[in-house]
Amino acid sequence: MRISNLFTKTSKNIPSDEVSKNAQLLMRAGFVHKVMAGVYAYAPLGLRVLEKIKQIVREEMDSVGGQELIMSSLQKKETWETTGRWDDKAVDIWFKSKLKDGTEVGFAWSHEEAIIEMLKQYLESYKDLPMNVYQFQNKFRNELRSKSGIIRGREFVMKDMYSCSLDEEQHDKFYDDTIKAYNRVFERLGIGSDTYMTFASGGAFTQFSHEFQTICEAGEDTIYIHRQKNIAINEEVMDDASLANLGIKREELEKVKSAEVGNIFNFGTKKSEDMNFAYTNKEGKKQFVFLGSYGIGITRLMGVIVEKFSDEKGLVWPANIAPFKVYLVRIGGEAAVVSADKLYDELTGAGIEVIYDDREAHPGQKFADSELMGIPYRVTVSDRMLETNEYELVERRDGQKMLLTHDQLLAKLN
RNA sequence: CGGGGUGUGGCGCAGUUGAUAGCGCGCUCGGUUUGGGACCGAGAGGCCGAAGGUUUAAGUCCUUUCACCCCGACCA
Repeated sequence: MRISNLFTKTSKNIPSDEVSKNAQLLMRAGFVHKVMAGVYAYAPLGLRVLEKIKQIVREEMDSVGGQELIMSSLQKKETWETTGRWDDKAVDIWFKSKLKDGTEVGFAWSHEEAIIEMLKQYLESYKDLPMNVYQFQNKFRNELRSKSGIIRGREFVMKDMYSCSLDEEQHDKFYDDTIKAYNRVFERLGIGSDTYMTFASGGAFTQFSHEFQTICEAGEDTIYIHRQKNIAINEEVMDDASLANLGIKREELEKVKSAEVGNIFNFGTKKSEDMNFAYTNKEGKKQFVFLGSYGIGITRLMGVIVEKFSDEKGLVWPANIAPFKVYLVRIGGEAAVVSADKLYDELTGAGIEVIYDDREAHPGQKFADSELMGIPYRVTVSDRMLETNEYELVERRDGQKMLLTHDQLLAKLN
């Protein structure tokens, strides 16, 4: 991609109505556009990051046997009445509207009831189970107050997976597999060591649910982490009984601010009983399906990663999710243009994602933009470099600079 | 939903006791520049959030309303 063709531009002015660091930087760098409080559009650069995060999540969900589908954003009132969750008193963040004929509809804040309603039509026999499906979907939540930029929006993208199992044993196996898959996701996103499986309030069927919390100052949760055991407990459920249950001591824990990036629930058969989701077993008897639900906040993850890795110069993307791998800076006259054009073609031809600053701008502006955008590698082609037949490579994360020959550069970037 | 604040070119802001709407960034054109957000010159772009009111006269005063932000409560 040539910057002269790129849709958005960087800006020096910080929007005054946006306070969160993640949204400020993403807006300045041209990754997101604020539509209204808690509602953000994703420009090409931002979308590239989102898609990369999604692809990592997709691969890991597929690896445990998840099948991707997509539900609708509009939902029926009847779907939610079966569990009493249509009522605004039960769920206070509904966006609702009406069809022309007056029929009430809701904008999906969750897909639990909706997807189960669909699944139960297809999963009738023990032969149909287990079945695990997931989607990437926009969720709409009418929050009283929206804050923290894209970490907490009124409209956001979430991956939600649902598992349908024959029995508890099958369910537990999948639940554990998914925990491992989640750990791989966070590892690949570069936040593995700061992300803790966290015990949180459970609900009717289990004492605890599990949250995946990433240490982050901009987060809205407080958790207590146990570094040796690599687990954590949410402040909400931290009491002597819970600690004893988990076999950990209060003095071994460290209090940190965190953001909930993932969340898994064991519904047992509670929800399938509520919604009459049952299958027929080998003996011809009706059995309720064991259900689990597994979320990952895609847009929230993007915000958390921005908060964690950015510095005074701007964004810093982990290599796996950077919108481009290389920011190619061109400085100088005719010879530099020819040389940079050639290198751009060569790198992109080799499958390396390059954003090429082909603008007639000053070097300082190009360097500053490469840093603001957080592209992992900056390669400079200039008249000065051409004299020695070298390329300058600078790593965004630590500013480390090296001068490389053509072959060394390609070897480094491949 | 309680408390506080802010709405003025695309963005950031100034605008005094009410009297010709201004600056910076960005944008356009011309020229000079090219290793850390350049400079000179010439331009374009605004029903001052909206609706009512007071006044000879309203960005400025009054009323209503909408939006946004902050603190709290709530929540993935």
